[in-house]
Amino acid sequence: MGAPSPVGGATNRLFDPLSAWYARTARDLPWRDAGCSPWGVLVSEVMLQQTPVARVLPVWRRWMEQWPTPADLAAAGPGEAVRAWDRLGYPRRALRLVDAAVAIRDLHGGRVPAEEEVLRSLPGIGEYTAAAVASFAFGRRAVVVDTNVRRVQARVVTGVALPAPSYTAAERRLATGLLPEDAADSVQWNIGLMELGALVCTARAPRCRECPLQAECAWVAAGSPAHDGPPRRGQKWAGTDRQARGRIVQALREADGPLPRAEVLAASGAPEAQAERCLAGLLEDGLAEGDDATGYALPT
DNA sequence: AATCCGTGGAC
DNA sequence: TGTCCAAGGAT
Repeated sequence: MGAPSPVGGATNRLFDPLSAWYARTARDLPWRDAGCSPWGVLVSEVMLQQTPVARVLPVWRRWMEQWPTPADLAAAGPGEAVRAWDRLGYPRRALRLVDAAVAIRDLHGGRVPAEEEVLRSLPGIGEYTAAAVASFAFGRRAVVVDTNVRRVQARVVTGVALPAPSYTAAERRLATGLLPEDAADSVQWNIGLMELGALVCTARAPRCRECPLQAECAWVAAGSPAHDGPPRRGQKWAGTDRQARGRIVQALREADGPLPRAEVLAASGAPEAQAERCLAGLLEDGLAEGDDATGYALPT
């Protein structure tokens, strides 16, 4: 690759060791293959939203075999997609991916758009995913900031253990200033930071001894101080609507045909009022359909 | 801006 | 064992 030619001085010092480390260490993931289509990249990015790589891999492979193009998925029913989504979690992502495929087919000639603004208009594609697809699928210069990039930036540049609870304008500004000017370099930078955050600069027990940026890391230089700030509130799980909804969708996914209302409510494992609320919510979201007469099932 | 939305592995 | 958290998005 060519010279980094970044605007900021920090990137000058970080780019080469990061690139060398990536070339040596990066995982061989199918959506990183040169032959992977932009659609394959887009599907991977949506599946990877809040879901670990190891769980995405087998589902992505089946998905791409079944629906190798946006038009293939656009022709499928949402229920098929939710079933193929399996246990990745947040199954509304599967519905939005179908909607995105329909938009790509009907509004964009069946091809995944390369421009961030156009990608952003697709259902389920937000700031991160639009930038990631533009960068990784099309080699565009885009500011890609995910949880890994935020954490690496926080440590290496800002010198704190963890980033703020939610993505801030200051973080976006910092990432924008760090991004190499050259498009090809910017892609390397983005993927390198993400991989470093995933494999070395991890949330819990960072492997600083293996880090190619250790010598340049502001957090290490400061003595790796513990997180200073409001304790991060862990999300509750037991007894929540999310748990009950998950159980209902799981029951619908595994069922051969429509389930009676009573069976759906029982599957939720929740008190009746909560179970009713969750079923209503799933119907509203399009993750279930039916009525008391026909029974309830995944959408057709 | 804060909350909601699944799932399961790691520790 | 319970807590943490993983390539976020929508409202």
